[in-house]
Amino acid sequence: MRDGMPEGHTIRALGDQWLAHQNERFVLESPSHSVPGLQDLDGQELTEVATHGKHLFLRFGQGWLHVHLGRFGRFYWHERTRTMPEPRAIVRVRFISESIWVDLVGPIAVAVVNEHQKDEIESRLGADPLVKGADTQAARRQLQASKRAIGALLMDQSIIAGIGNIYRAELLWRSRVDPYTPGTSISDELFEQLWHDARLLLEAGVRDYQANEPTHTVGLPLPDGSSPLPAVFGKRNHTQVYQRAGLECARCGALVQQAEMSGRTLFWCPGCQVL
DNA sequence: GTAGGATGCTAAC
DNA sequence: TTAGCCTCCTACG
Repeated sequence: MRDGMPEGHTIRALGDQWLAHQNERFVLESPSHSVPGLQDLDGQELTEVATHGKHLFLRFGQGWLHVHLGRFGRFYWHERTRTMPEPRAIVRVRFISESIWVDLVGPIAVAVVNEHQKDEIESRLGADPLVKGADTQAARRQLQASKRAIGALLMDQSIIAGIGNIYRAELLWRSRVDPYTPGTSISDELFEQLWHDARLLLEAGVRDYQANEPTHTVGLPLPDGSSPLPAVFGKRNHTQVYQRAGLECARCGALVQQAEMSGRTLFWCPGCQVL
C-alpha cells in the first residue's frame, strides 16, 4: 500500500492499517537509538490505535507511540515472508511482529508519550472532520473571530485538524470561495458547507489511499448540488486547481493562479472563486 | 549527477 | 515572516 505525503485522510487510513494488526506483539527497534523510552514499549502488544488530524498514536502495552509524518515521513510495510535486511541508518523505528515488519522513516515527530502527554498534544488540535459528531462550534467561532485569510485558517491545525495544502485549495474552489476572504466574513452557513465538504473530501481520500489510487477530487459531487465536472485532460488531472496553475478552470475557463500563502503554494481560480 | 520542489511544522526573529 | 529540518522523486544537463 502507498504511504507518505499525509493530510488527515492518509493518517486515518494508516491508523486503520495498523488496527488490522491489533493484539499482535511487536519488537520495536530504533537503529540510531533516537527514540527515548522506546524500550518500554518493546515486546508489547499493539492494543489501541488513535488518530487526530495528522497525528497518529499507537498504544503498545502501557505507553503510546506518537507519530507525526510531516511532509516526508513514511511507513514502509513488508510481509514477514520477505527477507528483513539490516535497517538503513535513516530508519527511526522498525516494528516487527509475526506477520509484518515496518520501517518508519523521516517523521517530523516520533516519541513515547503517556496518556497525559497524548491528551496535551490533542488539546492543541481543533476538531477533525473525519470524526463523526465532532464539535464544530469551537472551530466555527475561532475561524469567524480571525481576520486572517480563510486559505490560511483552513490549514491551521489548532482550528480544524487534518486539512493540508491540497484540500485547502480544493475546498475553496468547490465552494467558490476567494482564498483571501477573512475569517470574519465567513457566514455560519458557509462554514457548515466547508466543514461537511472537508469530511467528504477526506473520506474520499481515505478510499483513494486504500485503493492505492492518487488523491483525487475530480468527479466528486459539489456542495451546491451541481453535477460533477468531467475529468480534465492532461497530466495534472486529479484535482481542480491544486498544481494546475496556468491551466483553464474546468468551471469557468479562467486561468488557475498560484501564490504563496502561509508559506505554502496556494492555487485558486480568480474567475469563479469570488465569495 | 544535481537542483528543486513536494499532501508539514516549529523555533526564532 | 523566515530558516531550518525530515526524504523522495522528477526534470534537466
